[in-house]
Amino acid sequence: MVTIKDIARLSGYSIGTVSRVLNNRPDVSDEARTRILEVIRNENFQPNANAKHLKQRGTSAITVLVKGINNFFLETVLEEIQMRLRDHGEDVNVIFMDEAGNEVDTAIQVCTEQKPKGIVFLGANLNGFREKFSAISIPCVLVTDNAQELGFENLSSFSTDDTRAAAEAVDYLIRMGHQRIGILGGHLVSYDGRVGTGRVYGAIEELKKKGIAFHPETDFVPCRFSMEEGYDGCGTLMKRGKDLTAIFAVGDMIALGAMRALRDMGYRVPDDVSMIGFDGIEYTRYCVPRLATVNQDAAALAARSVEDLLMRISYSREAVHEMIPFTIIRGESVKDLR
Amino acid sequence: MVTIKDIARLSGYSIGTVSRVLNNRPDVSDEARTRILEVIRNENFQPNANAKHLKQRGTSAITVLVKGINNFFLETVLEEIQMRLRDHGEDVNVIFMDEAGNEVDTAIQVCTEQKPKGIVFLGANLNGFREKFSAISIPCVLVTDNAQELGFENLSSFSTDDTRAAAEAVDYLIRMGHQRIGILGGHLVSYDGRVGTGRVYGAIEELKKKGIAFHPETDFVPCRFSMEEGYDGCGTLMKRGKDLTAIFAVGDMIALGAMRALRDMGYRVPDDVSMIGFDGIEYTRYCVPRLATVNQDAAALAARSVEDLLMRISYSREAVHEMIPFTIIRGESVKDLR
DNA sequence: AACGTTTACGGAAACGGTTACGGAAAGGGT
DNA sequence: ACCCTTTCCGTAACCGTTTCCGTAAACGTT
Repeated sequence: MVTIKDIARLSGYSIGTVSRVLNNRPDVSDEARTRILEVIRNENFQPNANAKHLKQRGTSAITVLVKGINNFFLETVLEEIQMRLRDHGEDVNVIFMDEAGNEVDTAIQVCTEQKPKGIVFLGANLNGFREKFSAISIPCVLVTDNAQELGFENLSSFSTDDTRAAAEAVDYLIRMGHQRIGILGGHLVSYDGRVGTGRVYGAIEELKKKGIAFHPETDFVPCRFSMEEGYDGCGTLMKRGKDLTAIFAVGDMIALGAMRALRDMGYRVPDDVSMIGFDGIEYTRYCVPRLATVNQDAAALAARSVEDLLMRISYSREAVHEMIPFTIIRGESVKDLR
Repeated sequence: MVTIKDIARLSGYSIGTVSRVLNNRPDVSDEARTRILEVIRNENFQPNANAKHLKQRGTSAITVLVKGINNFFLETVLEEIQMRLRDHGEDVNVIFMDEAGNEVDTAIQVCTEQKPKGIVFLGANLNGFREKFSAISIPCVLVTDNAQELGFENLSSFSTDDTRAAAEAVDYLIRMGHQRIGILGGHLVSYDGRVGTGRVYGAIEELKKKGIAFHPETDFVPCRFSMEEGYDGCGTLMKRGKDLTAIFAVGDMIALGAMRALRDMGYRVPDDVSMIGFDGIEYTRYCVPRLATVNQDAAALAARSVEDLLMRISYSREAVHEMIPFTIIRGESVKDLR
């Protein structure tokens, strides 16, 4: 293990000077600098990150906390975020969290242990953790699909306007002539004075607005964001015999599982049942039939998140809460009944 | 920032004793232990990881280096590995590498900077880095699909027998009556004294063995593991007009892209062209038609990797190189021509 | 010639833990 | 009563950096 001491000894300078060279400080003569750099290269010296961070009271890295692996949409965002952070020369490390919902505790532990410069939450649910969170004074960014109880002064958020997007998705189905519409995924728990997660809420409200009867107990099946749950959920939804002509799945993964379920039950998509998803993962453009979906702009979400985080780290700007525009993608999976 | 010193002061014991409590050492009285733990809880004390690792000369974490995000198979393995490591109480951090092929340099930097207890390479190509690698004395495990120049004494590897698996996949197509078979994906560069990556090589050899003519310049299109490249690759393959009845794609992602391409060109799968993939990602069981594939046992790969790594960290066993069994999954995407 | 200023560098004190060492007190054996 | 072990705990050195402070030399300035 070669340390800064060895470099000092071998170059004939003191460790102070070596450290200054390491950190590109101006108060070093060119002569010393070149000599020291030469020795560093020869000895293949790598400064010890722990010592550095101990002294500097924290890492220079940015931590990305991802909730729920195998969520293709989040992974796309993750990829984009990493790319951008690296382009800015930032070290980034990724921590995946399990489904237990302990993201805040994990975050707090990471903060106190590693002291990153900034934190990005992907897909986490921060609801109801205000006090815990206010203890952290590190700039954070949240990219999520959940309506949030926001208002931490060190937390920015970037998201799609789920409620409006879901409404537009349902509006699209209605415009195409559909009247018996099912909703697949999300929850119906009430919070924030309204019922269901943003996507479910938006969809239900839109149906009501258009004067279409909607009975949660028959036309809605909750499930999580996986193909498996989408498959099962769709099975129970269809077995209720309401003769749905279209299904709004609150996630593409759910929609993909559901399409397979429909097929296995003998329904054709879109001839018998139409399907629209939510997220805009890559596979919606390749599957058969191509899946109509609400396309979230992963690149923009990532770009704005990184931009904001870096600005706030460097210049301690105020946190912002932004909605990123979305688009409805018409796919082969929705039939025009008119 | 509350430190061990504060805990010592508040509890009335010395920092030495506090540290012993922190590390569950036996030589502390129950009285002192409970008192100190109480103060720790009250003060919400989290030991500084940098200080700890500085003294202990390295992290206690295990680093997973993943090459190529958006590779669903690797992500499944990653998920499994993380789960298992966490079950064993290990901290794990994940670093994604770009496609630039600098995995070894990244690894070496990580090693010298963070000094993890162990490293897992997912999907990396370590060929030709023997010298560089031998400088690292940390136990490593490699999970990959590439034939490897192995023989680092601190590197175990777990993989599917690509060559044999590809041969079996092609054998399956032939048994189903196919004679005009195309290969999609991988490279044809020669190395290790043979031509093409393991999967391509195995497939070509099997065709030869069965007496089927194979012309790389017409029946083979190289591409990387993405739907997009699979789509494009399949396009150029089919345009050559060789009237293929089946395609072996060396990765499921490629196969999925290719199936869409076939459809867009007016071919039906499997009626006009059959398709078999490689990897066994979850979506092969949901797509329409269900994709036949070579199913790699992600769970076993992960389990053996973790097991081996932990054993070698604790008991410095010898590195091993194992092949994990695979299975051919017959899917709706292969037509029986007999 | 005497006095500020600047430049380049060395010395040493941190940063927050771990751990080797040693010692006091208590218990056990004769 | 003596000695030998244990048990428990405090002290201090150390891990590899960064950074503050100080200073010697070189350079203007009057």
